[in-house]
Amino acid sequence: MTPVTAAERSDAARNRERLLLAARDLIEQGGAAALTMDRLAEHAGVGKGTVFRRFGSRAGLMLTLLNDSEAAFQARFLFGPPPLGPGALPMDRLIAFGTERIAYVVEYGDLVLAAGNASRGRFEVPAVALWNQHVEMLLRAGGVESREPGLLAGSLTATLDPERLLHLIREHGVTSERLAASWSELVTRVAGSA
Amino acid sequence: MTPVTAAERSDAARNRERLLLAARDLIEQGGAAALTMDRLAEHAGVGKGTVFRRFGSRAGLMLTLLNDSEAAFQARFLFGPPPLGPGALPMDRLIAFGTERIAYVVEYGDLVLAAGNASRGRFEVPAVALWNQHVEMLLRAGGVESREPGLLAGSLTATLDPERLLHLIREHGVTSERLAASWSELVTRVAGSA
DNA sequence: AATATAAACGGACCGCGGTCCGTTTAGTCT
DNA sequence: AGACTAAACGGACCGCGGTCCGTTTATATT
Repeated sequence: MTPVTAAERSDAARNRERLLLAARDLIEQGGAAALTMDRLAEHAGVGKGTVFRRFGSRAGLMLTLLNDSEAAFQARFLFGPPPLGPGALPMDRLIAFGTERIAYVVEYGDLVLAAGNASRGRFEVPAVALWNQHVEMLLRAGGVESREPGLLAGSLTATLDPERLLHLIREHGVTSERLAASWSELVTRVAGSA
Repeated sequence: MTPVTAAERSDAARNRERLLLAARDLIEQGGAAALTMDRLAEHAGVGKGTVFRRFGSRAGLMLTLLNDSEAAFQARFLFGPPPLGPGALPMDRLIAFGTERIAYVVEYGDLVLAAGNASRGRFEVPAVALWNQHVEMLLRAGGVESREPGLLAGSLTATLDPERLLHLIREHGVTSERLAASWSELVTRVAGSA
């Protein structure tokens, strides 16, 4: 059966598998910094051109590497159990969202950072737009009325910027708990006033 | 008269002058992107090593280029006339701070962006710490009591992140006025609740 | 004026992310 | 089986920021 959209060639599929395997391997050994595109190509026994054909850029590769966990995170705040998912009060969901996001950034640290250096800035990543919408929706549902709900939501998500969070954690010894508490306070204050 | 700390050698001073001149020249012609370290060295008639000896890194050069205007900005919010400087109500000063910061980022766009890629992230820049303190001070003075005033202030300044602001302006056509209004709303909300 | 020395100099060199284009190959059509 | 073609391949090549180290030079000292 001939598919409507051209199917992936078998050698391409095999190489993609090899590359992802090699990438995880390199990261496991020496962290995200050890993953250079040249080394990846060599380690996977593949030409450098192939690496870029597959993933477009280093950031694209990181995004692919994160894809599974990102999808899982999205599924949790969109469809998962409360307080993160539907069912809880909007403000509780918002607080949970920040808390979980902080945990996520802590867990995947360097990968998230490396994924952020996309070609056209770290705001083009589709996931970012989704978070903004989600936060905006929760704000509305929580009774927060603003003339610029999108910008207000953006201000809140800016607080969760991975680079900022990791900087505070690594260079200033701030704990995830304090960050989560601060997020909670911020959200509460924003929602609290008329 | 021999100075206590070794004076700058005359050739060094002359070369620094040449380099700054050449740098502004290149930027004027082709924007910040046209300023590569190799071209700068060539344009200034100086070895590449000299460029790095002088400024440490590209970000360091950008910081030097911005030094004057940064200092002027700092002077204005520390000692200048109200509502930005002392004399106005703390919350009005805070709103003015964001508004002026947005205008600053718009004016110096690419330079600010390039200066942000410092060696150890864009949070090491001394000016950032100063803004945080300033915002924190204004929050306190405005009667905002928090268990983590530093983190709360940091969340607010994160909203003013140049990359975010410029992205919204350039890619989404958001005006400075809307950004300033959103900042004002955010600050008001944060200050408004008990 | 000659000497000493610390500072400044310059450019070859490195590894990086990313591009280009001639070559190879998997899948299809006869 | 053989021919055709679009896709995938691979590695030389590029410009970048940044480093290293042998050479030059401004300045203080005598």
